Amino acid sequence: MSEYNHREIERKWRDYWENNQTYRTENIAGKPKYYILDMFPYPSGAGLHVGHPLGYIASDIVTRYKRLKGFNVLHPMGFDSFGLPAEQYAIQTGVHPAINTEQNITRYIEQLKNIGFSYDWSREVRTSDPKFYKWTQWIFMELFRSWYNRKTDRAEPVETLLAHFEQHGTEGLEAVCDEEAPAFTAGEWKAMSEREQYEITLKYRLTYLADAVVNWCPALGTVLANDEVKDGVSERGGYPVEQKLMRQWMMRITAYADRLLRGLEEVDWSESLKEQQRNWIGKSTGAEVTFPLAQDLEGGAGNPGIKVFTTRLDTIYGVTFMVLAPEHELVPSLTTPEQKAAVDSYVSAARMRSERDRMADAKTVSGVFTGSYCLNPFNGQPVPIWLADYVLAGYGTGAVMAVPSGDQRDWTFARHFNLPIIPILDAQQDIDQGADPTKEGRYVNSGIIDGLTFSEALPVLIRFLEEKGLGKAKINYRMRDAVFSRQRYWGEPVPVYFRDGLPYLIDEADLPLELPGVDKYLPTETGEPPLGRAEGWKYKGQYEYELSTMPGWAGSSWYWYRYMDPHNEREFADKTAIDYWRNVDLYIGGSEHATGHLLYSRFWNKFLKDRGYVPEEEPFKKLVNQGMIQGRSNFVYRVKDSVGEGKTPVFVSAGLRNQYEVTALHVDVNIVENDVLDIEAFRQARPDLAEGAEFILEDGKYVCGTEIEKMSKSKFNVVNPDTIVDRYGADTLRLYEMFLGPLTDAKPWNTNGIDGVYRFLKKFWRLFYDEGTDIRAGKWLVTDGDPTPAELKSLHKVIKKVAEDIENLSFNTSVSAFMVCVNELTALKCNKKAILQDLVVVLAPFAPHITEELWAALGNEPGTLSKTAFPAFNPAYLVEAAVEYPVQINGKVRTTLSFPLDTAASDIEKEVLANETVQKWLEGKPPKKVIVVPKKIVNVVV
RNA sequence: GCCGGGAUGGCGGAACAGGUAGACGCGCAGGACUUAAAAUCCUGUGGGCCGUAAAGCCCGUACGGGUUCGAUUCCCGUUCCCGGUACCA
Repeated sequence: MSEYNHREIERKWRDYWENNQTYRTENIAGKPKYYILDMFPYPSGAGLHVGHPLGYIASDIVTRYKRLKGFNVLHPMGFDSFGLPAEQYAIQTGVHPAINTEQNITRYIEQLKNIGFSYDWSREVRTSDPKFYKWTQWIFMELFRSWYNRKTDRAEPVETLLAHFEQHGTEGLEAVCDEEAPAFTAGEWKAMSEREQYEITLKYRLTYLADAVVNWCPALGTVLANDEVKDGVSERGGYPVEQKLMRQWMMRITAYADRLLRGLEEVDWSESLKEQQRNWIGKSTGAEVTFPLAQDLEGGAGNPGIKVFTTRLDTIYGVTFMVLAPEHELVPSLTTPEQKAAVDSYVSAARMRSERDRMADAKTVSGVFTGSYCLNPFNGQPVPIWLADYVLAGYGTGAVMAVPSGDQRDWTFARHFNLPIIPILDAQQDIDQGADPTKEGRYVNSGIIDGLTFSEALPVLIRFLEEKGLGKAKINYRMRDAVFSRQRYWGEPVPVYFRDGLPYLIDEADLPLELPGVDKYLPTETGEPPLGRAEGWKYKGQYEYELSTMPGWAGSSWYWYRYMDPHNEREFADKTAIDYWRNVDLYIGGSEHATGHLLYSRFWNKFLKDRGYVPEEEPFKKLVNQGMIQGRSNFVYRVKDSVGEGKTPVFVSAGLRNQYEVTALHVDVNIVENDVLDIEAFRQARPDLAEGAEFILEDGKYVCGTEIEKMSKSKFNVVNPDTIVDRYGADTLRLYEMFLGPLTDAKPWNTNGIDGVYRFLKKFWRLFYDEGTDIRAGKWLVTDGDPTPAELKSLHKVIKKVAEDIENLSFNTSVSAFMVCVNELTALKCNKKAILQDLVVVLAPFAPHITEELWAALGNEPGTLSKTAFPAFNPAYLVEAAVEYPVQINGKVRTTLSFPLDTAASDIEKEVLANETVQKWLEGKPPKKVIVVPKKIVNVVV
């Protein structure tokens, strides 16, 4: 073979690696281990897109490099195969999501194998496989069977909790539990019925039932994902969506809040990622205070008071009103008859808005007075109780004490509704213009803390609260317990059944609890989740199963352990395998998982460690976010009032859209060329939108709008790698994706420049083969001569650069270094085996196919490239005799001068000042200062 | 809104502890080979000024300030873009 024929070469080595299981990894301890993991993909129907391989290529390069460096590398791949898109497809087509998912996975594997990744495919996992989710369910059961003991600061089996109840009741117990868990003595405990005891334990388990807010769409009879809600209506169909409380399984992740925070100190993650997790956890130190109601509630309900959490207890004398979330449980009883109409309409309006809308909207001030008052516990002053939708029910206590002089949002609210603003610190500035949150100065208008400073006041206030039993110092977390239920079909069934209204775990022997068949993938007529449709699906033939399924993050919260021992039927993974591989040394994936997947995974990992199943506190030692390869989306613009019964939809070209009220809709980039829409293809692809539609053109064309955004099927902007592999080969794709820029940077996908990388490979090939005039008759050029210093220098520069770059995950500069090296060797007409063979090994992690081919051509045993050693760098070849000094005058380079390597600074200074150009700039005057930085630069200040 | 990230030629990017801004590649322009094309090779290429040329000068790393002998790099402020915001994965 003489011409670089990527198709032939890549097919040959792909087959070779597969047939010889070249990348199979054993759980042996003979070599040091290295575990490199990619965040596994959701197998979408659109196939793998060019964004996915970015991280996979990077991790594959590191994997191959580490193998050359003598490590036993675990580098697996699998699929996060439960999820909404497959379910949506099933709803539309009636085909079971498992079938569609299977097809998508098959395609993904084919695409991944095309790119030449060195995964050990014998370890592949799929979260939707019952053999896998059996263990996801098992972990759920372990969570249900556990509680969090604050004294030992870890999760323990429920048995130790029962033992404590048995001996001491709740006396001396420090547990993470529901707010309303009652206190009792050992005697009272023993006197309880078995059912009462069981009910008590439910308040302590790490997974429990509670009411949580969901997006309820009455018209569709279903719960919607936040993603499926746009502007307060369902994305599909445009039906109204409201916030509704529903009974859900929850995960007590808040028990781990502090450990999740502390653990960040020991991992090698980017500071920004750790910061995001810290902010998500949101630890704040403050106090919980109860404001008693001004009068008892009617109907003997007593005076529960209003509980708030504040980080600024010192501002309590500045409280002039109280703000509750519209969903707060006391709202109905606090509303006076005169205010009822206003409150009711405000509450139902708030129900229509999503949490995010409510938080994001800081411009419009809205709220309503309930008519009731509570009392400031410090001075007994009446405080009016208002509702405002910027207070969220699921957040803290769902109530905020408003201090308009110190908090801008409260200030704006007070101004808008004419509520008083009381200054509380003498250092506060200009309270008429806005709030001043300062802690400086001494308190005024502040009862028992008048004249004190912030640090003096706080203990006084806390003591007062605790003595009166009206509150206490408290650490609060922004993080909430995680909702674990999904009212969906395509997820893991929760291994729970109900007896007399209480949840019980099924027998472990009955795992996996497999998904039952259903006639349709929609909710039942009564609004139950789809599993409610499964006929005769009862535990032991009589008990109702839990009908919700687990969320997408369940399977991904532990999957890295399954790769260690993927076929084990007795345990989620064998103990010796876990003790050998321990945790992930390098984890590469998208930053969009910063707070979801990565936090839940750390939570489950800590739990598994507490229960003795795994050895490490943190699962991912080093973590890198590859930048998102963004899609370039195209849009069509639909005129707003052309939609509806009996109307003809009208689409207007991008240049004319300002003349109409339009809705921008994504259109598939594959039917758009240079931003011009293929209207016929659009009609065929989207009859739901374009049937009978009219198009308003400009210059005879329909021009689409564009936007750079996430590449995803829902945005119709997916470009897949197969066409590139076919045309240029996988080695080119791999090099090109790395050449595109730093791994961690986001960048829009475009193929400008891929030719340059392809040319580089051809040029590299021509160091070995003379393509000649007849491409089939090229000669083998490699000779056995001794390398020259220039050749060795070129080689060792690239050895050094690439080794450093891989350790720093800076692959783009490695590709440049290869190009420079090949350019130099070509100029030197170097065809020497002593140089080229090492270069082949250095390039192998990046371009495995072409290097494997040349490795064999050089006379090495075929397929052994990954088992050789990375060439050793010898600095002696790079030593320079002299240094080129740029000479600056006032910081601007005016000339350069060369000096032998260790010329003394004083000698350099002397010669520089004598230099003609420098003399010209000095204009005869003496220099003010001369800075000589050895081996770097000279700067003369005039 | 809040949290996190980003912005350098026509384009992707380089400059790794503050030391020659634009490596490498694309594109573009000119040239060689060719009947021609493809492929390949060579030369030039941030903007401007002055020149026949060589050389030289000025401006330039989103914008406005600051620190420093020297700033793409550090500090303060602003704008725009991207990710997350708890049921997309």
